[in-house]
Amino acid sequence: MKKLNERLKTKVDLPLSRQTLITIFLTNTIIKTGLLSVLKPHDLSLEQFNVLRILRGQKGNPLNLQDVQERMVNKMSNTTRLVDKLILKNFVKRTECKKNRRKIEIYITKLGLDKLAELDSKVDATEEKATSKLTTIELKELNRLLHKIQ
Amino acid sequence: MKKLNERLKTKVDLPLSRQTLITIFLTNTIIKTGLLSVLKPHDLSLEQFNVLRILRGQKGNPLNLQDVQERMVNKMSNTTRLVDKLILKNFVKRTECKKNRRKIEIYITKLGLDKLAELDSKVDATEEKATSKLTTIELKELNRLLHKIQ
DNA sequence: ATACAATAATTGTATATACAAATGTAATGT
DNA sequence: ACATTACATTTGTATATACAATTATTGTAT
Repeated sequence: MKKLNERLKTKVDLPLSRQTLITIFLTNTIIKTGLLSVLKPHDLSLEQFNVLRILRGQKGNPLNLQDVQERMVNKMSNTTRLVDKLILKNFVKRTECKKNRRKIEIYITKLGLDKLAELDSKVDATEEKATSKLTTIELKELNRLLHKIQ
Repeated sequence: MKKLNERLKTKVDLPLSRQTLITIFLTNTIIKTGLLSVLKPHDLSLEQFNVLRILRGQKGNPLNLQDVQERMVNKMSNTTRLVDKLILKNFVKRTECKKNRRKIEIYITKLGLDKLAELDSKVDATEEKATSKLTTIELKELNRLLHKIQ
């Protein structure tokens, strides 16, 4: 990654705290952009892909919206509309829960599973490449430091 | 920050690379949420606030849109519309550049400067608090590790 | 001088983020 | 039984992210 001052065309040095926060933000953008470049040709957003993986993890069992939301990385994204878009692409099905009609049950379809199977290796490779410049020890240390931020 | 498995309600351990990327994402969200909680009562978004600070840094001189964009943390956000919203709030003024009519010049107003003065200490405190659990050495190490990710 | 390319900003479209409000359903209290 | 509260999802609104297409202006080549 470029030096921060060059990146922001600023002459003054920012305080270390702000430098760090901005660097976290920039790193996040880089990672998301990398993953998106894999998903975009398949017309999937990052969160859509994530929801598909969550549903696959249930091995055939359905999940209601809340359960999906709890497992999502970003819990503030709008799960209803996200699932809507996956339904339009036939990657997911929605049925009303008979026991509790407030709930809905969401399944991943065969088509959704196929799409995931197609993407898995590419996404894994992208994720590993993004972190490949760091050793296992460094990755663990990075995790530890980030976890200390609240 | 909570443990990742708890946060995502997953039983299986994710590979370290994915763990790290998700942790970066979650940390980023936490930081943004904290800063937003300061800015929101003043009806400013993070990027709007950032643009105001960039303009203040010019000490009275105007910037055209491209120059603003170059200095922004997120260069992909839509600067035209961002500035539009700041103009509506009278924090910023836009004038046509006479030398090159394709360009526009953007100034921060007195009202904008006052708003920044009001927010500076709060934002600084939030940024410092976010990183206060880390020592200077740890912050530098965190920066170093993040910079290794590309 | 005219055509063509490059530049600067704007506009359009789709999705995500963020949160408030509304809707419909179920559970609970009296 | 009825009202109230809680629950699960949907809908609405505003902004940001991301990128393509368009418009207007300027620069350049022949």
